[in-house]
Amino acid sequence: MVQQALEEISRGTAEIIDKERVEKLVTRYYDDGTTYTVKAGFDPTGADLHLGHTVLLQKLRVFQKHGGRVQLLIGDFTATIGDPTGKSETRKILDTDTILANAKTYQEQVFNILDESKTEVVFNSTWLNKLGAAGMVALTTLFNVARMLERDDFEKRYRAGQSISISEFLYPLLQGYDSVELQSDIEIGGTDQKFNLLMGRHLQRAYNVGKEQAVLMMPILEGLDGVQKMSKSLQNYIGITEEPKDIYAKTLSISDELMWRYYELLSENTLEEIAQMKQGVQMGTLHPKTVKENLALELVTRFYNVELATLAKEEFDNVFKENLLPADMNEIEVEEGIWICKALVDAGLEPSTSQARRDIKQNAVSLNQEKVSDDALNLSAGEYILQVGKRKFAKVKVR
RNA sequence: GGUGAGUUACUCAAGCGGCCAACGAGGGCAGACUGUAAAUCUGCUGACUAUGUCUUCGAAGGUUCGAAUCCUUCACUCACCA
Repeated sequence: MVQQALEEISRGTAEIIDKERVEKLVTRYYDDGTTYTVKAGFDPTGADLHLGHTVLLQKLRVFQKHGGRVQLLIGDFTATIGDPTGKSETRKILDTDTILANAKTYQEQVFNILDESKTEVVFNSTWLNKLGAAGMVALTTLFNVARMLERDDFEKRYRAGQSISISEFLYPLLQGYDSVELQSDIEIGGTDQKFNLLMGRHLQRAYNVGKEQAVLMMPILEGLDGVQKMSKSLQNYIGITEEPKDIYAKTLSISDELMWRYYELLSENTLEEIAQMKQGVQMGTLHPKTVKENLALELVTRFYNVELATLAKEEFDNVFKENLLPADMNEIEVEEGIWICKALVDAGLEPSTSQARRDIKQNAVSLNQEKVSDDALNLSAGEYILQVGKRKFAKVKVR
């Protein structure tokens, strides 16, 4: 039992620091039911969660199954500083209202995955506001600039002569201090958080908390492009609140290679099952498309349910396999004689009439399933289906 | 504070008086091929009912028949020195 739990916990992890401690905690839980705490911090800078976040959340869920109590830390205070991780320039500072609003939407979405009864949501402003100048200064004495500059991104920026604000030095310190305050047993985060996560250990020792948190790091999930990390600003993400059909379609659009990565980090399948599928595909007994469909179904099911997942698949197959029209399209009404390019823009299929013209010239536009070749066409009264490319449809009523 | 370099479209990056809506690369979009995959090949990639017009090359002025290109001021970034 313990063995299995540990396997589930270490699955997909990039690195575990102080693995023995994790083993000890889990073993003790199965011996006498003693629980332990697992901390994970979220920066309420963006409001919507995407699959990248769920990698961590799912890992937390696994801990919850095996005696972990989750400390879901909303970094409302630290968000006012801005985590410098991975940034090549100083971050913008958010205002309090936005942060609070974001934190709220976060919480609503998080319990799609986490067990609410085993989760404690905490805000670090609770204790950081109280810390005061004196406490702050005391905190800064526990670390030195030389070591701070060892951190990758700081080092690069320092060498490149780019600005590093003093407040950015405080970020890791404060994140580490959170662990002191929460007396966390384990903290999990992405590999890019290593420095900050280790700071928690350092500070717990410095403050004589009586334990040093184990650190578990998850790999960073690549976005739809398969190269850069999934993030909202790069527009390569699948949001967990997106429509079933969008989640389904986006999942199918990832590359075969990336699909395995998603399987490993996101699916419930065991590693053996995944290895088997991989082999099947290699030997040609299993079509990669099928494997991908299953992944897409699993994801939609997780955030909605099986029925909607099946519907999403049917819808998708209709449109792209059978070449049928999607069931629900954006619908607009326009005046008679409208220029087709204008109609395309009005329907939201094209950003400008110029772009519409170009697409028509390239045979990318269809009217009632037939390619349009005349970019000066005007629509007479009636109902039309407009299509741009393979995936953009709209219904147009011309009066 | 001093000296020098720079600021070009989504990003990087050419252009240094007319041939510039601006080379090239990446990205994006579309077409072919497919499994709405990858790879590959091709086209497009400021706006406008459009062989023309308008707005764009950090900001504002100026020189000129004509400026992304020259001059002035301002803002910002970087480098070296203090």
